[in-house]
Amino acid sequence: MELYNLLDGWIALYRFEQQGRRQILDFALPGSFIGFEPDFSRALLHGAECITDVSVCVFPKSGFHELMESHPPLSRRLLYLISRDKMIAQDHLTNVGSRSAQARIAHLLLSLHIRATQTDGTRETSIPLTQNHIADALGLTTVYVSQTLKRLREQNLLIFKAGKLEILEPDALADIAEFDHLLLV
Amino acid sequence: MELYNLLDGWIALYRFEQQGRRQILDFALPGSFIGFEPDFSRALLHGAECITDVSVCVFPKSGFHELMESHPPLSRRLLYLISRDKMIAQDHLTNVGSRSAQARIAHLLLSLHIRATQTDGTRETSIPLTQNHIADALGLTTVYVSQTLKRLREQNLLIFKAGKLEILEPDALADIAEFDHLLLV
DNA sequence: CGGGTGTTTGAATAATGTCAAACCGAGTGG
DNA sequence: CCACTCGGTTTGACATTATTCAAACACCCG
Repeated sequence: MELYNLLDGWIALYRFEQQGRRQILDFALPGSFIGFEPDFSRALLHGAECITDVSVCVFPKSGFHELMESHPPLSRRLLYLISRDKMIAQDHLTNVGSRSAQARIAHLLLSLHIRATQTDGTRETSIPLTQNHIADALGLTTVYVSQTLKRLREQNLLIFKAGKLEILEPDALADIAEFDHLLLV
Repeated sequence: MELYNLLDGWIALYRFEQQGRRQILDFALPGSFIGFEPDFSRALLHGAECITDVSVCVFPKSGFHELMESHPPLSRRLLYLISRDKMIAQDHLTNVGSRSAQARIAHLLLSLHIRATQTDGTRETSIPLTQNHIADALGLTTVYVSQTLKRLREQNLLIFKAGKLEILEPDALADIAEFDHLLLV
């Protein structure tokens, strides 16, 4: 079992569930640090799907704690990354647990847009997901995601097509997404 | 802003949402370490409600990093706790995102039962939540939680009443909860 | 006895899932 | 250049799940 630093590409991290369902927990973007589990000896709890071609930097777990303890800044950095993951998971939970399908989709796309560009400026971002990824991340059905994206398109809020997101009305979109600007990651 | 170690009692950690909804992110049980945020300077992202009377051990954030870096075992312990929180958040997300109301409720009660007792033995546990807490944690309505608990009762799976959980058929319950025994926290 | 919080009930409604079929565009082999 | 396949998307009709609203109930506490 190893740890990875994702250098390029997108990866979906998910849990297997019964009856053909799966829950996507997070999308790893370049810079993400993945594979760390609270208990090293445990079986791996999630699967990973490469959404695009990826390149990673892999390093072994052996000697990991020693490395951390002899390099405090590294240790502090790791703590920061993991606690940010925790916050992202809680954002995701809030999204799935308390918003309508339309708000959920808008919210997810908005936050991926921000994570993908780290700037609010550009109007079109590459978000290489299929509608099926969105459905699995948000606890919805693929067909309902399709219908909801259509509604968002007809309201002139956004266009999501072929892995490209175009935001037409940022303010109105943030509004229906119930997007809290304090949460900018 | 301080950090807390919960010595006794239950606390609900939640996010405020618009239109009167709130999302409960986690229940803190005795032993939980709460108040740690990835970025110390940020506004606090969640609220906390004491479900029972509580007693906490509070200590200030100032000098926190220095303390960590001069005590590696402490640092390692904190990393463990935070990454376990991350895992709990992802379990919760999986529960809300991919299961029916009945399975969700059964799953939540089962995992709280385990966290509360740390032993599978006892048949009746104190889980001092109202149905409203359950609803807010699972993205459901209070009335639907009530109806679903009734169904669970009628199937002779569990009885949840006045803050006490009684598990009648552990195996059948774990089954409809889609409970994965590998996930025992 | 009265008021408050939490729970239960029922009926009507809205949101989302299911199933099945058609469609669309990109890549592939003839 | 065409026909095919394949993954992904769209559509429509219908079933199910969960929400909403409103009222009654139950229980504890003062």
